[in-house]
Amino acid sequence: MTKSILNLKDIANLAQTSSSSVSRVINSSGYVKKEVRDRIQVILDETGYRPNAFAKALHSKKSLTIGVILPKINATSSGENVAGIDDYFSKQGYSVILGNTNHSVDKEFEYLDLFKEKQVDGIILIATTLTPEHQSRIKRLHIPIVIMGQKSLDGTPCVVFNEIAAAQELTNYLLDNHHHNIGYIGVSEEDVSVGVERKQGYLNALEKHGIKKDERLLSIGAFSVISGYDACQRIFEQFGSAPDAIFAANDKMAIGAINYILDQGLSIPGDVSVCGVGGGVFAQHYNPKITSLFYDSNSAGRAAANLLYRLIQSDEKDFLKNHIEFVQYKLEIRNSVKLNSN
Amino acid sequence: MTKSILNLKDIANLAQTSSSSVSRVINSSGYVKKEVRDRIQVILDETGYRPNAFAKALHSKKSLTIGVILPKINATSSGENVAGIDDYFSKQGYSVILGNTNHSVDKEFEYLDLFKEKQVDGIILIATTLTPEHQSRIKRLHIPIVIMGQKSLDGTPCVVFNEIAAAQELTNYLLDNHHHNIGYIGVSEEDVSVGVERKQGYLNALEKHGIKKDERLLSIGAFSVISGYDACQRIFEQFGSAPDAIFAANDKMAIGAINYILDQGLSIPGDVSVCGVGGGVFAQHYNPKITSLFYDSNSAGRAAANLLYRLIQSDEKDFLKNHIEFVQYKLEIRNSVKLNSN
DNA sequence: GTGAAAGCGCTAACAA
DNA sequence: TTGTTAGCGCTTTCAC
Repeated sequence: MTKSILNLKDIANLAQTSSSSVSRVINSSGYVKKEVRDRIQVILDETGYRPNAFAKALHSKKSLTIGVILPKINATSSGENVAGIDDYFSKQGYSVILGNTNHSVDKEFEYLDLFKEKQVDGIILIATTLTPEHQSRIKRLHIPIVIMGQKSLDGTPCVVFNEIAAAQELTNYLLDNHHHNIGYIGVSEEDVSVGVERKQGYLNALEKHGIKKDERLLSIGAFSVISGYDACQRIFEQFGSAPDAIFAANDKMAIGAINYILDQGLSIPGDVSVCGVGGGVFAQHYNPKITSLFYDSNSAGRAAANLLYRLIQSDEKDFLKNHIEFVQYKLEIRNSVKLNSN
Repeated sequence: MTKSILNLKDIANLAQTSSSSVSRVINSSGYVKKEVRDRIQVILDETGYRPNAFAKALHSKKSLTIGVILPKINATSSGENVAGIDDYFSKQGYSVILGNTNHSVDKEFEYLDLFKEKQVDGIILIATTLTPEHQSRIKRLHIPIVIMGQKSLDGTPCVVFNEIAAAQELTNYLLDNHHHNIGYIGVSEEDVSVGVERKQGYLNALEKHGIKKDERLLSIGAFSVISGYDACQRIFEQFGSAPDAIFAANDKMAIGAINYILDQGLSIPGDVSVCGVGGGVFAQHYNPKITSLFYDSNSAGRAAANLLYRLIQSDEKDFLKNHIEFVQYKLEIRNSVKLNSN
C-alpha cells in the first residue's frame, strides 16, 4: 500500500523529476518539456494528488475562504442568505466557512477572532444588532468585511432592505383598502432594522393618513409563531375588540396571528386581515395565502458577496466606505387581506 | 501605523524575546518566567494578535475544520442538519466549511477534492443518491467520512432514519383509522431512502392489512409544494374520485396536496385525510395542522457529527466500519387525518 | 528547461 | 528558563 498522503516531492520522485517541475505542471506556470509534463500528469492522475491548501496559502497569503457569521443557520432567511453568498463565491473559487452564533454576541466576537486565525479573505456578518464593541473589534481585524441586515454606523459597507419604505408601502396598502385600526406586531428595538425601522414605516404611513398612533394596537413578539399568537392576543385584549388588520413584522408571527384569529372563530380576511414580511414558501402556500413583503434573502446574500468580492479585489483603502446597498423588496398581494372593505 | 498583520516574530521583537517564548505563552506549554510572560501577554492584548492557523496546521496536520457536503443549504432539513453538526463540532473546537452542491453530483465530487486540498479533518456527506463512483472517490481520499440520509453500500458509517418502519407506522395509523384507499405521493427512486424505502414502508403496511397495491393511487413528485399539488391531481384523475387519504413523502408535497384538495371544494380531514413526513414548523403550524412523521434533522446532524468525531479520534482502521445509526422519528398526530372514519 | 534553495509562520526538539 | 534551528508543503527566484 502506498503512503496515503502524498506531497509534491513524492510526486516528483514517482515521476523522476523535481518538485519545482511538478509545481509548474499543476499551476501551468513556467516551462516544462512535453515529455516530462506528460510523465508528471500520469502520476498526478493515478494518485489523485491534491496540493495542500495550507502550504499554498501560507505562501500566497490567500486562503480562498470567506467567513460568514450568522445568528441562526436553521432559519429560512439565513439559509437563503448563505445560499446566495455561497453561490456567488463558489463561482469565484472561494469556500464558505460558517460561524453560527445562536444569537450570542460573545460568539460573534469569537468567530471574528477565529476567522482571523483561519486567515479568511473576507467576512460577511449577518447582524441583528450592532454595538460600538462590534465596530472596534471589526476595525482591528484588518479584514474586508460586509454587514448584512443592519446599517453600519461607522462606514463599514452594508447590505440592507429599505425597511421604512417597505413597511410604509405595506401599511399604505392596508389603509388604501379601508383598514383603519391596524394592529402591529413588532420585535425588540435592539434589532434596529426590524424593531425600529420596520415599525417606523408603519407609523409613517398612519401619520400621512392622519391616523393617530394607538398604543393599544401595538405589541411585541419574538419572531416565532407562538410569540405572534400571544402578541396578537394581547392586541385584541388591549384594544377590546378585533382590529381591522394585523401587520406582523415577519411571516411566522403573521401565522401565529392567523391561528389566534381563527381560534376566536373569526375569518380571514373576512373579519380581520393579516399580513407579514418575508414572503418565502411559508407565506406563498399557507392557507390562506399570506399577503406579505417579499424580502429576497438569496439576492441579498449575493449582493453582499459581490460587495465583499469587490472589496477583496481592491486595494484602495476606503473603497466602498459608507456604501449602503439596498436590496429590492416587493409587495406580494395574496389572500389574507380584504379588498376595499371598511 | 503598525503593520496590520503581525506574526510571532513581530510579537517577540515587541516583547524583546524570542518567538519560542511567545509560542509557549500562547499555547501555555513549556516554561516562561512570569516577568517575561507578562510582558508578552501585554503585547498580545494590545495587538489583538491571532496566530496563523495555516502555519499551525501545516505543522500539526490538523485543520480543525470539518467539510459538510449537502444538496441544498436553503432547505429546512439541511439547515437543521448543519445546525446540529455545527453545534456539536464548534464545542470541540472545529469549524464547519460548506459544500453546497445544488443537487449536482459533479459538484459533490469537486467538493470532495476541494475538501481534501483544504485538509479538512473529516467530511459529512448529506447524500440524496450514492453511486459506485462515490465509493471509489471517497475511498481514495483517506479522510474520515460519515454519510447522512442514505445507507452506504460499502461499509462507510452512516446516519439514517428507519424509513421503512417509519412509513409503515404512519400508514398503519391511517389504516387503523379506517382509511382504505390511500394515495401515495413519492419521489424518484434514485433517492433510495425517500424514493424506495419510504414507499416500501407504505406498501408493507398495505400488504399486512391485506390491501392490494393500486397503481392508480401512486404518483411521483419532486419535493416541492407545486409538485405535490400536481401529483395529487394525478392521483385524483387516475383513481377517478377522491381517495380516503393522501400520504405525501414530505410535508411540502403534503401542503401541495392539501391545496389541491381544498381547491376541489373538499374539506380536510372531513373528506380526505392528508399526512406528510418532516414535521417542522411548517407541519406544526399549517392550517390545518398536519399529521406527520417528525424527523429530527438537528439530532441527525448531531449524531453524524458525533460519529465523525469518534472516527477522527480513533486510529483503529476499521473502527465503526459498517456502522449504521438510526435516528429516532416520531409520529406526530395533528388535525389533518380523520379519526375512525370509514 | 530544470533543479536547488530560500522563505511563508508556526511548533518542537535541542542546546545553552 | 530561554533562544536557535529544523522542518511542515508549497511557490518562486536564481543558477545551471
